[in-house]
Parts: sequence; C-alpha cells; structure tokens
Amino acid sequence: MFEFLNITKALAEENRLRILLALHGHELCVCQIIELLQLAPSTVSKHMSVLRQARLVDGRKDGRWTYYRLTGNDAYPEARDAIAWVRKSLLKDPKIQRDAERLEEIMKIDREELCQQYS
Amino acid sequence: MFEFLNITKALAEENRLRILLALHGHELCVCQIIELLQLAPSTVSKHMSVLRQARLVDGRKDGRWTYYRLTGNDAYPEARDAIAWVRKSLLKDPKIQRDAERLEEIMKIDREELCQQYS
DNA sequence: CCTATATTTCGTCATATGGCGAAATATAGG
DNA sequence: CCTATATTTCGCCATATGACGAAATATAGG
Repeated sequence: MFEFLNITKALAEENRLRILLALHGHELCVCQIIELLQLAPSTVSKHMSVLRQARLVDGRKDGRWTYYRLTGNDAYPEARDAIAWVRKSLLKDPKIQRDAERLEEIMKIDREELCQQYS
Repeated sequence: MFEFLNITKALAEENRLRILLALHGHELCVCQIIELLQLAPSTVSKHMSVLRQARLVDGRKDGRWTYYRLTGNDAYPEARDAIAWVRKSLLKDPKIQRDAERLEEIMKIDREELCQQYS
C-alpha cells in the first residue's frame, strides 16, 4: 500500500506527468527538463526525487550531468503498468503534444550551451 | 489533462483507495463506508465527492440513503483502466484484505441499526 | 588545489488537502 | 406540518506539498 501510494502521489501532479511523458523513449538530463518545464533547478530536482522514490524513473550520473530515464520494463509491475496507463491516457493531450514538439527542439541544442543558463 | 489529474489526485490518498477497493462488485451506502473506515460522516462524504468528480464512482440516492458504486465499464476509459490497475495492484495488500473481511461483517448488519450510530 | 558548473539539499513561504464538528439539506414517516 | 435521520456543505485547524533562492555537494578541467 505504501509503495503504491508513492506511485499515485507521484502521478498526482501535472509537472511530474509531463516529465514522465517527456522521458518516453530516451533519457534526459536535468537541464533539458528544466528547459522544457521552465521551472527552477531545485524544483525539478525535487520532482525527480519524488519520481525516483516511486520507482517510476531511474537516474544515472555521468560527469557533471545526471540523466533520468523511465524504469520501464525492468521496473516492478505496478510502476510499469502505471507508466503505460499514463501514456495511453495523455498521449493526445494538447499540452503533452506541445511538450513533445518543444522537446524535439530542446534535444537539438548543445548540452553545454543549454545547461549554462541555469546555474 | 485536467480530467486525468482529477483521477490521479483521487487515487493519491489511502482512504479513497480503500473505498474504491471496497466498492468492487456491489454498491455501498455512506454509513457502511463510515463504519469500514471509522471516519466522520463529513470526511467520508468529501472523499466520495472527490471520487465522483474523478468519475471513478457514481452515487444514487434512494430515500434517506445514498448508494455509491464504481462507474466500472460504463465509465470513460481512463477511469475504467484506473480502477482495474488499482485493483490489480492492491488486491493482496494486507490492509485491503482486512477491509474485505470487515466489510463482509458490516454488510450483514441491518442498515437501520448501522446508520443510527453516526448522525 | 582552484574554479566553473550541474545538481541536490535546505529553509521558507503560500497554497492545497484531510480531518472534524456544526449547521444546512433532503427525505421518510407520523 | 413536525420530527427523526442520512448525507452534504461549511468553517476551521493541522499538516503536506510545490515553488523558489541560497547554500552545499560533486565533478570536470585547468
């Protein structure tokens, strides 16, 4: 129950849902998520920690950057099902579609250049 | 997005999850849910209104009593999938199993007798 | 070792939410 | 119409949470 509640609470916030959808199919570094959501680094970091606690995402540190990805298939079943349900439910949502478009642009930007804006 | 968030927020609270699980397979009147959760009538009523707003449950007034049931198959797909996911994830949870046992006892109690305790 | 920089942690503030009791509402039954 | 009763609405309080900026941490690269 406790672990399941970690998941539902993690899903009960718009920005975290946007992050989950943005992470589909590739990992992202924190500054890319910051750029997408236009939130303070500390805020995004907190969201990532909530998502990680719920075991919906996993983080990997590489040099100065931290990359997050969906736990996906290697996740435990509740998390995997959750991600599938969220994706199915929101894929056609206008805000999510706009995010997907913006994300394509963001991923084209050189990471050095992108990150320097926020620290 | 707004409607989906209504669902995830409704699911992000332990007592509401217990209510959803308790409603599987039959409708319940408010005083039965009060007895199960041991919460004040006003608190339960608020929870039911949150669940109803999320279109996870539906209420039907019959005389002095209000009966709630899962929207289930006639629900819109996001709600139906949510209920199935929650059920699958929590069916074996100890607290939920104890609820199921207690609920069997509660449903044996005459409704007149049960309700009079709380108003 | 020193500096720059990416991220996290911490403290604070404003708002949201769960809980209750009191009052309001609705209905059954005299 | 009056009373009893099931439920909801409202107002209040305590706690949880999202937001930020400042400080702390970790790492790359001189």
